[in-house]
Amino acid sequence: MSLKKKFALELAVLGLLCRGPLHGYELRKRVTIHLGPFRAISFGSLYPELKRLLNLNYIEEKESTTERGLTKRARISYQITPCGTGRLNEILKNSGPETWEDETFTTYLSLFARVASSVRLQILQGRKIRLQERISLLQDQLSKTDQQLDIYTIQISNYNLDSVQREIKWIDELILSERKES
Amino acid sequence: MSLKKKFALELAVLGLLCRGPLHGYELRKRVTIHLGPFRAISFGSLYPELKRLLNLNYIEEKESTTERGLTKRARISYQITPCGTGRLNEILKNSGPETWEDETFTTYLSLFARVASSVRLQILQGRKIRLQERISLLQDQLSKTDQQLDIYTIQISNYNLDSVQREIKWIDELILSERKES
DNA sequence: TTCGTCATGTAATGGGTTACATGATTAC
DNA sequence: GTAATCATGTAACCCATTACATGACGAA
Repeated sequence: MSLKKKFALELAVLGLLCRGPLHGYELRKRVTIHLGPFRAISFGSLYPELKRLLNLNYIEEKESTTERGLTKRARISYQITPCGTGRLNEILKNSGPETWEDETFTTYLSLFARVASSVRLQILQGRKIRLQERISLLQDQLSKTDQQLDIYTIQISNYNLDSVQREIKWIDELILSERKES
Repeated sequence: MSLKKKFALELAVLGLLCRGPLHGYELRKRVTIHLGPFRAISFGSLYPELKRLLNLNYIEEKESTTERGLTKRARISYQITPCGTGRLNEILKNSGPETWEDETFTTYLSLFARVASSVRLQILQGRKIRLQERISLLQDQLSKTDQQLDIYTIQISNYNLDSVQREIKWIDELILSERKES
């Protein structure tokens, strides 16, 4: 699971930087959207990752001449290299299980603008199946319980089920609008 | 975050065992409901934790005489000790930030049957405030973005916002039914 | 002048997964 | 009889947080 998260971070950083240079502090805020709602990343994770990507030559430091006319020299802007763009495109080329897992799906989705339409559909459909499996699992769990569940546990189970069903509905809409476009 | 998760695991185990003895394998499945939908725990986490709780004398092994008339001798059932029950009650006595965090809230909620009504209300209200703060944060993030967002990023942001709003609605219902009872 | 935010980084600590190892039981 | 599930456990590895350190800038 940590491997997936790490990978998602690399993808999110490259994805953000391919739109224009950013410095670390700003990156950290934006990355949150790409990684999903409750998965903010700490500086202790981001800065070492930036260094790693620097060493791989995926990104490079950009001497910030004048940032909006202000003289803030402390900031280090990063920009993506051709090599990094290549890496990004490489990642976004193929769909597969790694694209529709919880830890990575949102990150891929946020970069859909750079993904081929056919691949987009495959990812969405993969995600949907994954979610349907989860529903079966949750329902299984409930039916197999011999113990009487108290109201609060039932509340939680129902809420969880509804949450997944709601995401499926969302995915369905995305699939629909994807089909309309093509 | 790991500390909170660890704590939630202890709470979930004690909470489950106070209803009757269970063995590790079964515990692991049930614990998933208590910890929240996407936070399954591996055996590599559960068994060491069980050992820890054994050492603390919160739980004890129970010689499984005859399990449902079948002769399964491999299984080790655990049951809660008076000391463990004391610990559990101690934890459930007070509300506070640690009760309404993402990592712990569901676990507390699943044990609400053992929690005083006034404490239940406090926890629910605390959770609601936490969620409202998150909405402000998400909206802030959106309004501060100078860059034009593409449709997919907007989709994600909206979905995230809706998710939180939906949980608030759920909490509101829980608060309401809590008030009705008293 | 002091507090909060912006901004970058490092080191230690610990938690959790993954992988491995083992064996009983059930179903086909 | 053999594959899948049930069942328990250990050890290493890695990742991510936490805490710490530093400093500039803007506002009150």
